[in-house]
Amino acid sequence: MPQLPNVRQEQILAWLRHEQQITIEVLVERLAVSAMTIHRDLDSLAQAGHIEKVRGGAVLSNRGMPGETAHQCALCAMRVPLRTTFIINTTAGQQIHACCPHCGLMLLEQHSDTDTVLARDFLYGRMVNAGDAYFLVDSEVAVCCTPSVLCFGTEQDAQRFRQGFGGVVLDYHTTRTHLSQRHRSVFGKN
Amino acid sequence: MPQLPNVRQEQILAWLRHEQQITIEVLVERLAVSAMTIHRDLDSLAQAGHIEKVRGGAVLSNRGMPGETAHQCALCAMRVPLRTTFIINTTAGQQIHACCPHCGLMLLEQHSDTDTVLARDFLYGRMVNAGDAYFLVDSEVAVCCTPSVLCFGTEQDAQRFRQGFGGVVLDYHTTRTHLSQRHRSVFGKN
DNA sequence: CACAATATATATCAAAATATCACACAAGAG
DNA sequence: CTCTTGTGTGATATTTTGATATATATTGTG
Repeated sequence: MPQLPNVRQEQILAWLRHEQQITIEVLVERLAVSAMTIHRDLDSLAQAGHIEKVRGGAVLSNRGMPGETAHQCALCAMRVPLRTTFIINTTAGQQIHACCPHCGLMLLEQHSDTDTVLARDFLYGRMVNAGDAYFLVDSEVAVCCTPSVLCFGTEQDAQRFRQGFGGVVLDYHTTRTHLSQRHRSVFGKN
Repeated sequence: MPQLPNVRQEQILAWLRHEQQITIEVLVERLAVSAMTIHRDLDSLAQAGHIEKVRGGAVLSNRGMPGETAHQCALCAMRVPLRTTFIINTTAGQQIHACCPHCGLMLLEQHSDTDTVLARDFLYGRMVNAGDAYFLVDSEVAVCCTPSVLCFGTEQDAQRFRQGFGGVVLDYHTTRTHLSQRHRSVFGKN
């Protein structure tokens, strides 16, 4: 099926939002056009500020996925990176922001009036229900605090990611207990 | 069989609503008229703002090029996709933007001074009154946050969409209670 | 570190696809 | 008949595309 040129660029943008990055090689295959055409598409998308061209492909423009939100982490006070947003809604209607699942899960220990908890899927950038999510702990990807904790919407995604970057995949409750035990253990019996 | 211009243009519009894009080549064949006539039809449809002409064919004007709005989601801070805009107007005259019905409906739990709520129809791209709309929850189409929630102006549209992509169709109030229960249920009695 | 080998990006051009324009023709209304 | 409206045809722009060739960046190797 032939794609209309403008529609093709919109399609590229859509894929990019979903996959964070995309190679020219892949686009050539998916869209069945020459690399030159892809280059030109990316050029005009970059011109419009939607994407950023990198060697071999493109990524979402920094303005699209900017570094940080307006919030501060309630635990470590750093500005919340958009990539790892973690939000706790309390029954009192309060919203608590954390910089990453690590801080977020630690914060949960101190709040008994938790209503809902949302975290951002590290792959697709979507907010997911933290209780249904899977967390990759101790991977080699350290984007925020230590130990590194990344959030994935599905166990499969988490496992796949683990194959490349190591660590251990845990579900919500296991991650919580693992983290608190881990932090506590350093201080012995006190 | 020959068709009157208005009837033909209506037909084009109808097809476009189903297929989101259409080529002039296809229209020439289906309507058995010359490309010049199609061009003229598309010109007047574009003039009226119903469609957007692109090289080789046309797309619905609403879902054309623009990817995102200038706003950030008040819940998850991501840039608001034009496709899934969700707006809460408070009695104080404040406007709260959400990236999708999922985040928007979650945000509503925290705002008691809601005045009006608007959401964008997923098929036609028009803003509709969220209270009168129907939502498709848990379909396989995941454009933004999870669980996926898509907005439709009519129950019929939602049901038709569901036939192809699964999920469950709920009205405004049911969707709200469904979502909050769903998020809460994971955290038990705490 | 230099240098070759490789990969990717850019520039240019001709071919193909598409759009636009001008004009002629046909059919129906007055 | 004459005027209006819609249509098709062919000539002429304009845009898009892919295949070159060339430049630039990255990687591997001694």
